[in-house]
Amino acid sequence: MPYLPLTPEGLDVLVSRTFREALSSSFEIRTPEDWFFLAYLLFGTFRDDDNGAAVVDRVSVANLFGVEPKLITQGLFRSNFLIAEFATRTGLQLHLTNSNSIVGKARTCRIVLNEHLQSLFEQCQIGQIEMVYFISGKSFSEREEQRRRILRADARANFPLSSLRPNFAVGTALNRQPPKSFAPFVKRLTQACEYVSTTMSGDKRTGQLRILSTLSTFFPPTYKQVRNSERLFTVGDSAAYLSSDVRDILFSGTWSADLSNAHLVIAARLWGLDDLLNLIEEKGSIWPYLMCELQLPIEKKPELKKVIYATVYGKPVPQLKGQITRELGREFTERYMLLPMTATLLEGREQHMDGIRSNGGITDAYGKFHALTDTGEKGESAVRTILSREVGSYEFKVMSAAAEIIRGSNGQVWIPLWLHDGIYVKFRDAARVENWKLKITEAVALESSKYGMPLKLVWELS
DNA sequence: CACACGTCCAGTGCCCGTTC
DNA sequence: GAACGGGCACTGGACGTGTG
Repeated sequence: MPYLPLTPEGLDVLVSRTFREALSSSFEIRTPEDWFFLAYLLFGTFRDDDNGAAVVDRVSVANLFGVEPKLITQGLFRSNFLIAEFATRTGLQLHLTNSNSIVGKARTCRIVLNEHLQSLFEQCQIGQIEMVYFISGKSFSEREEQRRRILRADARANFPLSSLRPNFAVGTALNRQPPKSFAPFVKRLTQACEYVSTTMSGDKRTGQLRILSTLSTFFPPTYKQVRNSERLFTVGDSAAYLSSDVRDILFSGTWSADLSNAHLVIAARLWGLDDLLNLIEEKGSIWPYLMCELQLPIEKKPELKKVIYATVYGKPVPQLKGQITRELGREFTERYMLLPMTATLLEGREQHMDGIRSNGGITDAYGKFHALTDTGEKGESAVRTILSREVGSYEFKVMSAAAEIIRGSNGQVWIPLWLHDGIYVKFRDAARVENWKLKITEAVALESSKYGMPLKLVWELS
């Protein structure tokens, strides 16, 4: 959960009584501690990026079982023992993966449920009639829910953001958008769940369903600042992490505005790749051209996007090739590497990275210098961090121009979701939608023209 | 603690006055 | 007269309180 992350209260979510009772009768879950740990595994939002399972690092496990802090640092406590004991005691079947600190893999734990329990689990949070609190087992109470709603709204409105950062104003405005505003989207959660259940399978399906479940309690997104980017990220699970088709169900009828080819344009400009810039301007959107050149079917566009991001954000060539081969196939790797655009990008990128190394950092869109040594990263990864920080700062500054117009609209326009190079936008007056769209688009164009970046907002009705 | 009812609040749609 | 801001009424949902 986004707030009160490792407290029994923060994890005591509402679930269907059927699900809780089924667990209770199938397994020996007797103590509040065991319910708490189970809640963490099922509903916690600290998840592994790759497999979506709960991360069970030493510190989290120690906290969950109330182990004394000094025992953790002294290395006297083994999380494996606690987890194994939990499994034998309760009779739950756990699927554990091993950690690997060298490649940055966390130890994860997933509960293996039979088909019946799995389906009860998937439906346990949305659209249920009889709800109970998972850990305490108490029945749903409107009073209790109200109390929690207020706590959540308060925590969100007062989420600590540093006023020294350029993203302070936008972040604060987003976090103070009243929770009530999001009610229409919450109503579509059931529909979104149905869509995920019928069209998806495996890890993807469970991941999306988990996010949707979380959204039933925590829909209004809370944005946080991060160390190495001006981008604003949502805290915990949020609608921002849903795949776009699922998101479009929740936000159907809502306008979205995206910067077209944002990263390519910004990078091309910053790295002095005029040919590429001209190519993009000439084609309008780079995608049709690329799909055609690579002879790639349209449904592979998301994969191609990721390839472009990786190229722009400094992924070393061997890994880049590996990624394309894995996701698209060997023949596309060859075609991609042979594209003039790829050569231009890779060459420009290397030169720019050399510049970063010799200057010891970059100056971002706000005129702030960021040193390699301040990233908290070492060697090449510090260079890549700085590289993306620079691109990201322009992206944010340009999108801020849109946010600024919206902030000045006196509630005529608001932003349900901020997605870095795109936003969902709600308009109050249907008759003036086009006017506002034009204003916002022009502000973005004006801001980007200051840097010689031909960035355009593209509007779409979900 | 469940339920009912009243109040409040945000979104929507519409209208009106001002400005260019 | 088009565009725009502001205000007003209405609506539905969330919140708050009283009662048994």
